[in-house]
Amino acid sequence: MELSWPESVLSNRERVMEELIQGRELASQLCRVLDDHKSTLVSGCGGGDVGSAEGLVNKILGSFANTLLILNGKEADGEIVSGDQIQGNSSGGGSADSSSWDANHAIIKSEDFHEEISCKSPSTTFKDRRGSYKRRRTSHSWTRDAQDLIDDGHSWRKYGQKVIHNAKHPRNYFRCTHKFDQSCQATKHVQKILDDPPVFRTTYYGNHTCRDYLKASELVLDCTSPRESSNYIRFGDIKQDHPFFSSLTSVKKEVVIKEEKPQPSDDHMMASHHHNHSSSCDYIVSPHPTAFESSCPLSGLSSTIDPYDHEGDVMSGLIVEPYYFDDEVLQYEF
DNA sequence: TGGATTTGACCTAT
DNA sequence: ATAGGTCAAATCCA
Repeated sequence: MELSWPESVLSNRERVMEELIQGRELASQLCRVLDDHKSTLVSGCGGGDVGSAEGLVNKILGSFANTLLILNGKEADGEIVSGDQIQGNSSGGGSADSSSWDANHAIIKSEDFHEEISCKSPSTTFKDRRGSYKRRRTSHSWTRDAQDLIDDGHSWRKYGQKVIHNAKHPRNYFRCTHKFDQSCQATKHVQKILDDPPVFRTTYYGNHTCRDYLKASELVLDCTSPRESSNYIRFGDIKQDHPFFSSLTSVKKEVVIKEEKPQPSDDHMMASHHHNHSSSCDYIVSPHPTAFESSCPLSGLSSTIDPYDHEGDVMSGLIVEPYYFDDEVLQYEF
């Protein structure tokens, strides 16, 4: 699959590369510091913390290496390291492969990529494929529970609603608006799981490969304060699809949702919330509000520039624990 | 009129 | 057999 880069992104590409290279160097330095620290520790005293920190550093290095590979247009030749692989290394969760991840040697293995190819078999037409699908694996998904339906910076289109067994409220199915024009495979399910207080559970599947990230790249490069740059530059590529990071730009509670007419139910509200791009602007607050004035979608680099990472492999090098963020609970399920 | 939503049908996994 | 996920025609709406 050959993707051409938008001009604005190409113009920023060198800066992005510089930032990534610098970040990788810093992470490498941190790794060395950790090594020194570990050697001074008495065994059994805090070694686990250092180990987990090392795993985190390895993930960071992996992300940098993958991104650099992608930016260099090598994604077609080499294989991107998946989050599963990284996770297996750091958590020791039963993975047989315990070799440590070397950021300088990206491995490539993507079953999802092969799936993608098989789906495009010319022998099957759209009509023939009605209702046919592969039930998603439970991996590569993450959920967010929130009291409000907040915007995650992407444009979604509702494609279905289903009554779920033993559930009070129907589940709403959304896919990325750019599913067809940009082959973006990201989908999400939204379901109200509690009435009082209302809690909505959003489950995300796949990674955005659409190119809604033009403004986001400007946002990334616009940050001035150290804190912001640490948020946006270092991890701007991750924040896009992981609710944890997109939450940084979301405001809950304070958000006033304009309603022309009263909504008959929360389930209906769920649909209207995703109505279009412009409505989603109402929910986004940025440290630099002007960055959002002309465009709503907030995306980063990682998933959008990796057309093969449909399941969020590359950027899934995150700590797999629930995140508590305001009134939200984030859970990552790999 | 084009894009988004609704909703019943269809298909697969369990 | 059933539940869950997706498709696509019909409908809505700006």
